[in-house]
Parts: sequence; C-alpha cells; structure tokens
Amino acid sequence: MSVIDHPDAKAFVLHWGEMGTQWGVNRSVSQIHALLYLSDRALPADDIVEQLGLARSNVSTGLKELQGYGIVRRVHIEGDRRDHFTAETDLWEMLTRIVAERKRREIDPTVALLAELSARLAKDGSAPPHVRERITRMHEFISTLGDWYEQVRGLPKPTLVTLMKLGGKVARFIPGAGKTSQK
Amino acid sequence: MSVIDHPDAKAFVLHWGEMGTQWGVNRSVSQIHALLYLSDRALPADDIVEQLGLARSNVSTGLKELQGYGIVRRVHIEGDRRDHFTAETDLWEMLTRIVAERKRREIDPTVALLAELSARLAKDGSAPPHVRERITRMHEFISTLGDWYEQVRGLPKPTLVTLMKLGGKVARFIPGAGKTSQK
DNA sequence: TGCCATGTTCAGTCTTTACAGAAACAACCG
DNA sequence: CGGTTGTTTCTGTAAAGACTGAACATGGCA
Repeated sequence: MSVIDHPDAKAFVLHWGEMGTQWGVNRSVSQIHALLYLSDRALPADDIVEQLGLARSNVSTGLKELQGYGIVRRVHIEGDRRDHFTAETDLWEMLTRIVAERKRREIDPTVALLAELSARLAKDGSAPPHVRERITRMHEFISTLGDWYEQVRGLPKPTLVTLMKLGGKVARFIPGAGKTSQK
Repeated sequence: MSVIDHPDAKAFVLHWGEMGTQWGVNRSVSQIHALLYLSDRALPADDIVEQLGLARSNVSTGLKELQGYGIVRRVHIEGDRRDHFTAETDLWEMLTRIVAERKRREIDPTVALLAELSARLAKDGSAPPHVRERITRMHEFISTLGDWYEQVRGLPKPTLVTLMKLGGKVARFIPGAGKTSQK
C-alpha cells in the first residue's frame, strides 16, 4: 500500500521530477523528494527503489543529495535496522533551505569570481571602461541580493508569512514611496 | 576589437555560460547574453558567432530565446541592413524579467496542475488524507509565492531598491513582530 | 527579374548527463 | 564469524540536450 498507487500522487511525483530537471536538478532526486513529501511515514531506501523503479545506487546518491539540501533526513524506526527517510513538510523551511544551498553552491562562487574580476579590472588601465563598469555593477547587484537573502532567511517564519501576505503593500512603509504606483 | 579579447571579460562570459547550465539554461544562450551585457554597442549576429565560436543557427535560436525573456532586443543601426542586438543593462529589470518568464513557463503550469489535483482529491473519498493535505498545502504555498511576486514586480524600482537595502529590517514594520529575532 | 545579404528552420550528429547493474568495501549486530 | 544493510565506484548503455551545417525563406537592390 504505497502512496504512489494513487494516480494523483503519481502525477505529482512525475511532475515534480520534470520540474526539477528544468531547474538543473536531476529527475531521480526530485522524484525521491516528491515521494517522501507525500508519504506520511519514513521510508527505507528499498521502498523508494521499488516505488519509483530506480536503481539502488541511484536512490542512495539521491538521498544523499537531498540530505545535503537539508530537506530530507534519516530517521530511526523502532525495531528496524534499516535507515528510513523523511522529507521536510514545512514548505517555508523547505524553500529557504533549497535557496540557501543553491546560493552556497552557485551564487557564492559567482560573487567570489566577480569580486576577483572587478578588483583586477579596477587596476587595469588597459581594460575597456564599460567592461569594468558592467562587471562591477553585476558584482554589487548579486552581492546585495545575497546579503538581502541572508537577512530575510533569519526572520522568524510567522514574520515571513505576514510579509508575504502583505505583498506589494509593504511599500507603504517605505518613507517617500508610500503612494506610488502598484500595477 | 571585441570585448572578449580582454581575459577578464572572457572569464565572465565563460562563467556566465556555466552558471546558466546549472539553472537549466543552455550554455550558448547565457554566453550570448553575457557577451551582449558586456558590450557597449549593439552587435550583429555574425559578430557573436565569431566571438563565441558558435554556429550561426545556434546564435539565431539563442537570440530568439533571450528576446523571449525580454532581456535582449533587436535594434536598427543606421546604414546597416543587419539586425543588431543589445542586452538590458538595468540589472533589476533583467532579474524581474527572467523571473517573470520562468514563472510563466514553469511555475504557472505547476500551479495549474496542483489546482487540478487538489480539486480532484477533495472529492475523492478513497484518497489518503495526508496526500490530499500535502498536495493542497503545496498548491497554496506556490500560489501565494506567485501572487507575492506579481505584486512585488509591479513596484517602482527605487522602492524595490530601498526594500532590498532594508533587508531584514522590514520586519520592524510588521505589527506584532517588530522586536523578534534577527539572526 | 535574378542576385546577394541576411535570417530561420530542421534533420542529423555529437556531447553530456543520467541511470542500471555489478562489484568492492564498510559498518554493524547477533 | 556470517548475514544484513548501506555506500561508493565502476563500466556500459540509454536518453536528453546541445550544436552544426545545409537547406530554405525573405527581402532589398541592381
């Protein structure tokens, strides 16, 4: 009696897998995640193998990847020697962790490179000025976004939810921008 | 005399290309984008072909893709029959357009599917309750994020910048969440 | 009209990546 | 010790995706 027997659950898992690929996450990994998300109990790797029809090795790697994101964890089940796995069900938590990890993997190294490039360009008299300027601006922009994220993810969840619900209305609180447009 | 002759510019273009692949954007497309971003004048397709060493057809498709995102546009140059292309240099504009397009392509269809699944599950007495609940929650969550984004992207740019700079401090304005933590 | 310059489309190839299945290894436990 | 569980790594294969080159289309201009 597995979650995936239900056609809608299956549709969800398949779609989640495809969506993953669009964002550079491998299909198996996101399918495993979807399956665990839908499951109300922790699953051993073998169950995942069976339900998704993947190779054992593949599932093992996938689970490690998901644990790397911090959205799946290993739990111990009484009287069963096997590892069981369960997914984060708090969606805010899930999202912020995924974003944090992708930032760490992709954004941070990019910012590091941009810092290096703009530092070198600053001293390089032979460099075309617009190249220097564009790279520097990109560096500042991405850094700012990164800093913003680090701050926001530190906020307590209820605050985040409130902010989100407020939507564009937060602008009202900005001095001198209160009445301006809102599409 | 092309932008890419400078080693740092070249490094930027190559890195941008690799970063693209990590986010599900094909390498050529993001390289073309990087090149145009660094260039201070609009470039004809042939220049791009030459500087990046790609096939003509590939560049043509890539440019179409970038125009689809709204971050590259075709401009006409006096006395030249060829199309020229230039990239958006306002980074806020660039980001919001990319996000808008990806939302349109990937998030919106996902929300549509989730809506369908949760509607069907709501009437399906045989469905496991936790599956129904999890899918519904996912639907609500992603919808909320989508709505939030639609609102935020309507805000005037200066307001966005101010909000970003404020970082976690926006929380101060939230009734009943002012003094709470901030990592 | 026909030619040249420019641009797009598409079938096929090539590269990359994902994945299965096997084997080797490690840890643990009875 | 031997059986169970789990991870890692490898080789081969299959699938997906990127990219090319050539054919095709368009549109000005002689």
